[in-house]
Amino acid sequence: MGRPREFDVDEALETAMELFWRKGYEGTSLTDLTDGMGITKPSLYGVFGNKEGLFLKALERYQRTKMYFFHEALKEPRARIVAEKILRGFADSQTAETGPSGCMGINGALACSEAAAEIQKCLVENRHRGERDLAERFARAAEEGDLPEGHEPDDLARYIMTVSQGTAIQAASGANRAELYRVVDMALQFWPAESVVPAQ
Amino acid sequence: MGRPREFDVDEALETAMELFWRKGYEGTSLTDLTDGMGITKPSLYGVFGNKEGLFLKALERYQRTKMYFFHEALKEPRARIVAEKILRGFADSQTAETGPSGCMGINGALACSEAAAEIQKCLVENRHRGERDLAERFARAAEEGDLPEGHEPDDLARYIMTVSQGTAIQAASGANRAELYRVVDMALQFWPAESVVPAQ
DNA sequence: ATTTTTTTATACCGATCGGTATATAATTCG
DNA sequence: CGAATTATATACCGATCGGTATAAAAAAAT
Repeated sequence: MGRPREFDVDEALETAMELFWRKGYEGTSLTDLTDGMGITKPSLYGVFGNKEGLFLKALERYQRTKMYFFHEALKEPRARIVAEKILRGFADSQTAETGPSGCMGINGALACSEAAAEIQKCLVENRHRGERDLAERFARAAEEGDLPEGHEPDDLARYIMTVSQGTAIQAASGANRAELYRVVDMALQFWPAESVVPAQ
Repeated sequence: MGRPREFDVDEALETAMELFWRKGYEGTSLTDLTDGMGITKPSLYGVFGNKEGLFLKALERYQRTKMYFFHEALKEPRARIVAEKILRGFADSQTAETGPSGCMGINGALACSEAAAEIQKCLVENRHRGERDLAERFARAAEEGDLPEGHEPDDLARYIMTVSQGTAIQAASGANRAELYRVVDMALQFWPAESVVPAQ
């Protein structure tokens, strides 16, 4: 009932996601958003609440569509494949021809004013969540004898996430996919392809 | 001649550097700057030109004081020590108790509005310059037989810088020095401590 | 056809943004 | 002592920030 909405919410959210990804939370103005999404401010506020709400919905969409590979990777049976799929998945996402370079979870609000502190906190927690999920996967691998000798699951997880975050900066600085793949190759070199026979 | 300046320019610049480092270029307002530096806007503009000029002078100070280790590391005779000193130097700087976490060259303007595009470009070039300097050092090492087999100088340099940039994000997300050191240890594990006998 | 409901368009809000004009205060030079 | 010079303090500038009040437009329900 009532006047029908004249724009596609999902399409508008996709545009908002790309803007926040490319220019960050504070670097994207409401004018950028309304111009890009092709809607007016009252429409934006009616559907998404406010700028912060829109960003969080855009981030949720980013996780669901662009970071899908992450939780898929965790399902791989061998820890080294988990690590490699995550690193290549990040490199792919950070250098996709469609869409901005780098990572929305980092570009969004790395350093910012007090006004964006809450968004910054969400993104930090977001990164910690991913790192913790990976650490838990590696902890399982450790029980299975599927980790390289002399490494703690937490340390391995932090290492993989550190390299992934490094490639995000590289991508934002102009590095291409082939260059990031070579970084990934080097990052995994210490990890034998057949590290240990997994426990049966 | 004329009325003497009532503040220490170097001290004020140090404060500006810390503010830009912690909150980024766009996240730091002129009010933040003048309050922190303890001077008025006309004084700031009289000495530093404008906000952009102040940022660039603060960045120059950052390079000179906080990134001093980088060009010192390049002088090490062995490439692996160069790499290790750079990685640990970054980890140290990014987690110093005095001063903000992370790296000013990344926090400054990773993703931003068009208004900060020039600053963003300067920081990208800044990162490229460091990577190129390291690549040139590794190229010399290659001639000396001082690189691990099967690796190009450019790739090794990009890899080291990627890990350094990754630790910058980790530090900005709350990681401490000991954690980053363990990341560094893993990042260098593929690189034998005595890789190849250097040419005499 | 009229009422009700929802979305749209327009115009506006106070606050803050980076930057500056003006005048006064503090010094050196003559 | 002026006169000249430089730095300070105050008040202000237009533009933009995120956000909203108001009312017209477009649909469904009665």
